[in-house]
Amino acid sequence: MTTAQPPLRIEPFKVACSNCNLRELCLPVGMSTEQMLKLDSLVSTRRSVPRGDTLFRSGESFQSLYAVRTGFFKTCVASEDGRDQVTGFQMAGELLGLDGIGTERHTCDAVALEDSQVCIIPFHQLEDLSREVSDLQRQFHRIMSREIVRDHGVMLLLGSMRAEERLAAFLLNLTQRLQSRGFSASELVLRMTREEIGSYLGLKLETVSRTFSKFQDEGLLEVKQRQIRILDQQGLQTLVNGAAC
Amino acid sequence: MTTAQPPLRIEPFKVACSNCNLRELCLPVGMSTEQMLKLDSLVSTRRSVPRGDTLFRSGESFQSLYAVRTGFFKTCVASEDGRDQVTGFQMAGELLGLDGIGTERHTCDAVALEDSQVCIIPFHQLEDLSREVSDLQRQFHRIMSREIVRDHGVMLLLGSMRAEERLAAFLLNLTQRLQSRGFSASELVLRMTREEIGSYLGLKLETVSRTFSKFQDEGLLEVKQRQIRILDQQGLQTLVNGAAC
DNA sequence: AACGGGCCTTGACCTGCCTCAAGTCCCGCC
DNA sequence: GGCGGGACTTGAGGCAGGTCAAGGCCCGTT
Repeated sequence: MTTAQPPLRIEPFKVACSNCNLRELCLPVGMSTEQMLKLDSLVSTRRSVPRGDTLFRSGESFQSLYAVRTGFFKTCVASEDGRDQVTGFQMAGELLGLDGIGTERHTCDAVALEDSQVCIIPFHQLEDLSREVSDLQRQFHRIMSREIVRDHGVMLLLGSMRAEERLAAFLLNLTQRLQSRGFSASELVLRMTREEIGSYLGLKLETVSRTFSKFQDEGLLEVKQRQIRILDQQGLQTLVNGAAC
Repeated sequence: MTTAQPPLRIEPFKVACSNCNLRELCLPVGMSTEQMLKLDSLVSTRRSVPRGDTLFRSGESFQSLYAVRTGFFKTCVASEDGRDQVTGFQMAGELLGLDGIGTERHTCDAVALEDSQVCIIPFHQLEDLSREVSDLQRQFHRIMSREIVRDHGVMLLLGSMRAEERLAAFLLNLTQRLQSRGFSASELVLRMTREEIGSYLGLKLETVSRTFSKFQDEGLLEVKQRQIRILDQQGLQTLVNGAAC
């Protein structure tokens, strides 16, 4: 409300959680119709973010959370010396901006990897409403907690897995999330570059590329640039479970 | 001031956030005295956890958060195949158990690294009270958010730093937290083994040990087993900032 | 004091991933 | 259609950190 924001397109059209096909994945989980109507009055605007644009940047004032409505994002943090780490990829129904609550400033950049739309959730209003609607409060706490658990999983991956295990875990995680959104469990189109995958997994892009080729040679995947077809899901799972040790 | 303290007895501790010397670090931050009194009625018991004991284990039902009152903990997650990753070290004033909110089950183990005491915070009561006391709600959200930011920092460390940078960052983080609790900024006693440090940092214990020796050779530290004296804090900071690249 | 075990250090060697480099593929643009 | 650039692949060689092994230190126990 006070800070300079990049020019943004606020969509005038009507937004309604109560009528959203993502409501079983997003903030309204567990809420009654009546409660959702209250949420509707809070989440009233969307914003379009073209591919390559940032939704928010580290250091900017934090005002709102964002729910991905369509599209795909990455979040990344940077250290003083320009090193850069992708901390996550977000798809429809997932929340962006939780990192900003603690300091009232965003601590990472959120970048759209394809043309995307987000619902804007003014945070202080969300806090107000969640004092009134305990089901909302509960779901919000669940979401934050799960983000922590997810991060711990990534720490496990980065701290103790080898390149193949990391990539296999990454692919299985992606397909699982896509599947719960109604997409195929075996076909996917990567929205990110090899370099972004590598950054997320703590690997160099060449290693990612080589590992994709290796998986293809072994008949686990079919890889055509960003088109991936999973041929042996069980094989990937076995890899993740450290059978190779 | 007149009566001698009774000899150590097992009795319910008188617990009071409003009178706790950690209240500027812990859950009551930002709350008025009146509000803290409400919190007192909720956080009414403590639990002692001897060194080596677990406060909770992955898979156990989640009921409460725990605030470290005295002592030192580690949390660790395990993958199916027994691989194990330390996800954090917690000291006085920090909360344990946030990971359990999402699924109502703990997702990691919390182990005391020295004889410790925690305050038990029944979570559903905390939710109830935070619907009433917005300052509590806000502080709780801040704490969860900061945990997410901390995890992102660890991901950056694990994903893009070299061994020396990781250990330097770890030591600086530890001393900073100790300092804000009134301890020396240059002297510390590690409560964890080389192996636990290594697990946290994604390194093997031998590498941790070698890196300590290297730092000592370079005059950055004085290392005597778990006694560490920091001789050149700026040097460590420079290392973290990637000057060596 | 002697013993035992956990923890730590150090050396030698090995390897998985990184680095550097040289292409190829794909797609948007002139 | 041809051009240019970003993304991807692949190879060769190097190195940081892992692995394996031997030994030392510290401390509690008998």
